[in-house]
Amino acid sequence: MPELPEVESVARSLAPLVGRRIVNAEFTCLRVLRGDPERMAEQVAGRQVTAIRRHGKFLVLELEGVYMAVHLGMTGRLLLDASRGRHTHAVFTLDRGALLYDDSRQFGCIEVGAVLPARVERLGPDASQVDFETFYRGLRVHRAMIKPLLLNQKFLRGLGNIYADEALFRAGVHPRTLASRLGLVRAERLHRAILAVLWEAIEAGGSSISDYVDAEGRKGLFQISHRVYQKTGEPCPVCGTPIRRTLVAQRGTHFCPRCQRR
DNA sequence: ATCGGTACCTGCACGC
DNA sequence: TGCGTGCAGGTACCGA
Repeated sequence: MPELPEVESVARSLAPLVGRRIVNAEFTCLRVLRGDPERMAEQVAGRQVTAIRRHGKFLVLELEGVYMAVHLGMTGRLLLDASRGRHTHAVFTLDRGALLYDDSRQFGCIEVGAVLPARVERLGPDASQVDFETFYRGLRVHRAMIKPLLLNQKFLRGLGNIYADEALFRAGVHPRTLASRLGLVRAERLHRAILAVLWEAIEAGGSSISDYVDAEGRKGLFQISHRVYQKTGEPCPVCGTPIRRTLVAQRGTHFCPRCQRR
């Protein structure tokens, strides 16, 4: 579920956590952990939440010098004061209330350490903040097709399948275009489209396709504004041509064959 | 460096 | 009703 706008919405909805203390942590699913569950629990127990921020698709909880990085994978949720479910894999008891980690597909992960893990730290610039020069330089040095490149977190952090498709559509760029073949004009259009689609989605609280909710259980609304994502066969909002679905680098990819030419 | 395939895991929608 | 298939916001790994 979670791309940059969804993770940003979760981070914002977790604001009430700042200042609270983790009294106890319980990790019950090895698959979603990087590290030993008991050691991780020891590392976070007794610490106060000093800040919460988003780093690409990662949520970073700062706990008085200890970092807890949470990736929501496809179905991960962080929920405040919710009741345990079948797929609750971590429970943080707070001095007031509780925080749960829920993840039916178990593709997410939680990692704790004194520093941010390198694989988190070493991602590309944030997709919602990147300046055009950096973006354009990135396009030139990679030899990949543009869609897989947009999904590559070392190129830009935060974009996922929904917003890559939506941005490419808005910019009129075919998903299989070689990134290095994008000239200034199309690169500028794409850069603007990425920022616009991400900021509009953040405003709308993200996209709730099936199960995404923020920490308070609220759904996002941006799915209403999707123009191509999961619109296979529906008319393109610009030209009326049926939206097509294809696979690009094994990911379902939605585009308008007329507006997005090779 | 990148690609294509596969793998990880559960749930849902679909057709038969 | 049940079963098989394909699909899903994620990343990581392999060999080529």
